[in-house]
Amino acid sequence: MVRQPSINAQNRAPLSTERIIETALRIVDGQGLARLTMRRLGDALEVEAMAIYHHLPRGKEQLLDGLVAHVASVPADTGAAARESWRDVLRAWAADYRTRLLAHAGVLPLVVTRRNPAALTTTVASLREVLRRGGVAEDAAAVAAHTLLGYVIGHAALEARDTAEDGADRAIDWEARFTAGLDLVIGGVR
Amino acid sequence: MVRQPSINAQNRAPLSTERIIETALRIVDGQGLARLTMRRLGDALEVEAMAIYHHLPRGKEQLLDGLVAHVASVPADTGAAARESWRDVLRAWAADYRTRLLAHAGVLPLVVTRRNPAALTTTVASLREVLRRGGVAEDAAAVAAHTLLGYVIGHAALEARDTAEDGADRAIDWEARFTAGLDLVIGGVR
DNA sequence: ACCTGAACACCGTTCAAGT
DNA sequence: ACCTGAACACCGTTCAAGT
Repeated sequence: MVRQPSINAQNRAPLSTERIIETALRIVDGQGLARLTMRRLGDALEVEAMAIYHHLPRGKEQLLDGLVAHVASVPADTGAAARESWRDVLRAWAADYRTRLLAHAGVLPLVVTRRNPAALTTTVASLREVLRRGGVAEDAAAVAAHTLLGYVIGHAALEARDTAEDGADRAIDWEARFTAGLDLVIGGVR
Repeated sequence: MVRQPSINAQNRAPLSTERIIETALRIVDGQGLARLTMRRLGDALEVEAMAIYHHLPRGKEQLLDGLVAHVASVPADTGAAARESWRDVLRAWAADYRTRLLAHAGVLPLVVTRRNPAALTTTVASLREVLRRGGVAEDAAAVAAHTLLGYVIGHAALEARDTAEDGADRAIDWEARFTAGLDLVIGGVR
C-alpha cells in the first residue's frame, strides 16, 4: 500500500486555521451568525466538530476572534499619503472598508463587541499615520482617526440594519448618504 | 381599592413585559449578554422559564428586540430646538446617548444587528426634525442625522471595546475625544 | 389567564481512545 | 500529530397539564 503523504484516509486536505476561518466566514455570510455552530462548521469542513479544537484550542471564542481579524483588520495605505492628498487616501480607505463591512454584515456585531482589540488597533494606527504624514497635528490626527473609524462602522451598522429588513421600495440611497457624511467628517479635519 | 388582586399564591407580583425587560437588562448589565438565558431570566423573576413565553410569544427574539427598544430609542428634544441653538441640542442629545449606550454596553451588539429597526427610526427622525427646525435644508438634514447617529454608535462601540479590555494605565481620554469628534461632525453641518 | 413539568432537538466542550 | 465517539451540562422551545 503506497500512501500519499499529506492526504489522509478520507482523501481530504488536512485542516488548517486559515481554512477553518474561511469556511466559517462563508457560513456566516450565507446563513447568518446564528447558524455558525461548531457542529455545522465541522460538517462544512467534512470533519467532526471536535477536530476544530485541535487548531483552535480556545474553541468558539477563538473562531469569532479570527473572523473579526479577517474582516475588520484593513489598514489604510500609508504609503499612498506621500503621492496623493491624505483626504483622498482616507476617502478611498473608508469606501473600501464600508464595502467590506457590508459584504460581511453578519460579523458586524462581533466587530462591535470587545473581541480582538488588536484588529482595530492596527487599523486606527494606520489612519493616524496617514493624517500625520499629511501634516495634521498629533492631537487632531488622533481625534480624526477615531471619528472616521467610528463613523464608518456606525454608518455601516445603520445601513446593514436597514437593508437587511425589506425590499428597496422607499430605498434610501445609502451610498450617496455615506459619501456625503464622509465628506462632512473629512472636510472638518484641519 | 382594598384588595390586592395582583398577588398570586406565591406572594409574587405578576409577570409583565416591562418587568421582564428590566430584569433582563439587569442581567446583561451585570453579567454580560452571553449569560442572558431564558432559564436564568426565569430564576431572576422567580418563575419557570416557560412562563416568559406567555408574555413574549416570540421568545428570546422578542426579548432582545425589547432590550434594544428600551436602550436605543431615545429621541432628541425637538421642542428645545426653538429655544436654543440646534447645535447645542444635538450636542446634548449625543452626550446623553453615548452615556446611555456605554451604561448598557452589553446590548450594543444587538443595537448594531438588524433587530427592531423602529427603535432607531424614531431616534433618527427626531434628529432630522431638530435640524430642519434649525433651518438646515432637507437633504443636508437627512445626511447629518445619519452621520451623527452613525458617529455616536460607532464611537461608543470603539470606546466600549477598549475600556472593557484592561485597566486605565495608558488611558485614552475617551470623553474628550468623543466631544472633539462630535464638534467635528456637528461643525461641518451648514 | 397564567404558570408548571416533562420532553425534544440542539448547543459548546471534555476526555479517553483510535490511527 | 491529528482526528473520532461518547458523554456532560447546558440551551431555546413545544406541548399537555395544572390552578
